[in-house]
Amino acid sequence: MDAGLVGRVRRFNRTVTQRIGVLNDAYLARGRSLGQSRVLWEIGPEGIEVRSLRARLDLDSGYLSRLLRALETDGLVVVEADETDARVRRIRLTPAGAVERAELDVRSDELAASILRPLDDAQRDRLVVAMAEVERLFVASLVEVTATDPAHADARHCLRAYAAELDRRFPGGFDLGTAHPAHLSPPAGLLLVARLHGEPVGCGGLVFRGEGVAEIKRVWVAASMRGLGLGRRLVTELESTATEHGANLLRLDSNRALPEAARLYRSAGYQEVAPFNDDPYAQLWFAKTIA
Amino acid sequence: MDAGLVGRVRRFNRTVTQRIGVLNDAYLARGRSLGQSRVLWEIGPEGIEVRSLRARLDLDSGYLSRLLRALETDGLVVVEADETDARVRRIRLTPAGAVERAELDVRSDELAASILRPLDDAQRDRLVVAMAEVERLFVASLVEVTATDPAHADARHCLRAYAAELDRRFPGGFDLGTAHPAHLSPPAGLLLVARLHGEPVGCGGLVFRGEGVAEIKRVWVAASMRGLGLGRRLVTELESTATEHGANLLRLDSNRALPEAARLYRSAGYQEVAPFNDDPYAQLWFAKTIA
DNA sequence: CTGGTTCTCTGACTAAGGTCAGGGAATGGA
DNA sequence: TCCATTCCCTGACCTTAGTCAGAGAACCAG
Repeated sequence: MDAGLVGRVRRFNRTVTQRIGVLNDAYLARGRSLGQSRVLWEIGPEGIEVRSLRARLDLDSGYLSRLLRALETDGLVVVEADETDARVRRIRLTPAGAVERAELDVRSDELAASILRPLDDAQRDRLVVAMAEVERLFVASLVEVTATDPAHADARHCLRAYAAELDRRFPGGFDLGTAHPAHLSPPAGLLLVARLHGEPVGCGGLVFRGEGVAEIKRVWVAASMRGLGLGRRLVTELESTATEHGANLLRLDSNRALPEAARLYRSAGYQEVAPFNDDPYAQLWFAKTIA
Repeated sequence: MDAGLVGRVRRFNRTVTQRIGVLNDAYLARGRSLGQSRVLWEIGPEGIEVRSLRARLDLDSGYLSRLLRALETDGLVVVEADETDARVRRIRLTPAGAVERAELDVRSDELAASILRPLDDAQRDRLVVAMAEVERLFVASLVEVTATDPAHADARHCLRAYAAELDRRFPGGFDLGTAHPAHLSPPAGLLLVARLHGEPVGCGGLVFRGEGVAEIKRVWVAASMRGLGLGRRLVTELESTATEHGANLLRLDSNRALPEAARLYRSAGYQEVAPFNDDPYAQLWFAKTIA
């Protein structure tokens, strides 16, 4: 990797963590320990189950239990058994706890404001624009793409969302019909799922048709993640996976109701070709020869 | 302050500290405590005095002493008395210590690379550009401007640098001459010094001429800090300070050899006026009426 | 030479963060 | 019904981070 780029990222890391990281901790946890503050913050207004809190903050069960006990004796939270499963415990903020949490909110605002305050209006605008760009690209870099069994809950979530979106956007609706996802499992094919913090946010499938031909299927990106280059990344990873499986020709069909898909494929080097199937939803056919 | 801007800064803080902050600590200090790693890193290849290490990391003297003892028993550093002052102790890295420090360097690179890796070339370039912008504006927001006695070491550093720069840039050189800085002290005037992490990086003076007239003098910004809007900020703060002292007309003289200064004053609303003094270095005169 | 100051170190102590083993209640599937 | 599992809790323990008081050596100004 380009050493110049790496060096600049390191510089950024140093400057920015100095400014936020250090403060964030000390600042936000005034009067209360950082652990307690983090828990208080994460509980949120609707309450939360202890187990999901533990997962989210990645805390040891004994440690979290003690933190909750401390918050409880301070009268900031109440811990009660879940209605449906008495093993599970739910935490709620008391009014006093909500006040403390609001206080954290104010401090967080304060910290943000203290960064903006010394700047003039033009600088503030430039800063916010640049921050948004960095944030988007950071989020993009946090996405992990892994081959996943189509029967896995995450995969099914993606495939369902894919079908729902097509149904919404195609003038005549869309029905996956009898199409069984089995053809997306090895050895007939495979499915890549993109995840952000463990949550599925996109997918892309591949079906091997034999004789070096593979078909791209079911490429979908969550609405909240569009514009981050995730579609492009899925296609690129599908291509390299296809190559690993001995394919040298990739093809796919699409629909005129999805102009952004056609744009993506064209810019990735796919060219429109004659129809190679009679799929009722197919209106455009693309192909690309890969190394 | 605009709540939308604050909210966006907070979003950025959250995403970015999640990505770097958390990692930075745990990651970099693998196998060794964060405190020891920080010290090891800060020692650097040339060694350092214990007292400056203490100042730089803001550590308790007892605590640092213990950290050094631990590093010493691990054979990573040697602590020896300073040659000229036996109270002061100097720390050097042993070869083993240098290896460990290099290891930290590699991990830091790794962290940066792990952010870049999932991105394509175009995204990497965009990220680095946006990071540079954020970093510059963060640095700008870290600068603190305070009124300072012109006799203070920081102030003298700035005034010396100011004179040296003019001497370098004026065709005929520049000599502050007998100009005593006393006129930059209250009540005759004042001097603002801009500091980054306690280091002086800029200044700007004000001299009160009576009858609501104040003169801007000795505006200087360190070469490393140019392009961050610091000059503009100094002028703005000089203006508000002048207002507080009852001035309603600000004026200043400048020289054609400093085009960026003239540009700054013009864009800040200063207009060229007839000469109001016969300073041998003055070639341009500006004035602005303030609220 | 003296007394105050600077610099580092040691001892004693505290709080926070975190790990690990095990126990008891609730649950769900065979 | 019984047994394995899930979920949370408690007790015991450890490291790191950090504070504070004071001691001792070196230095410096008078």
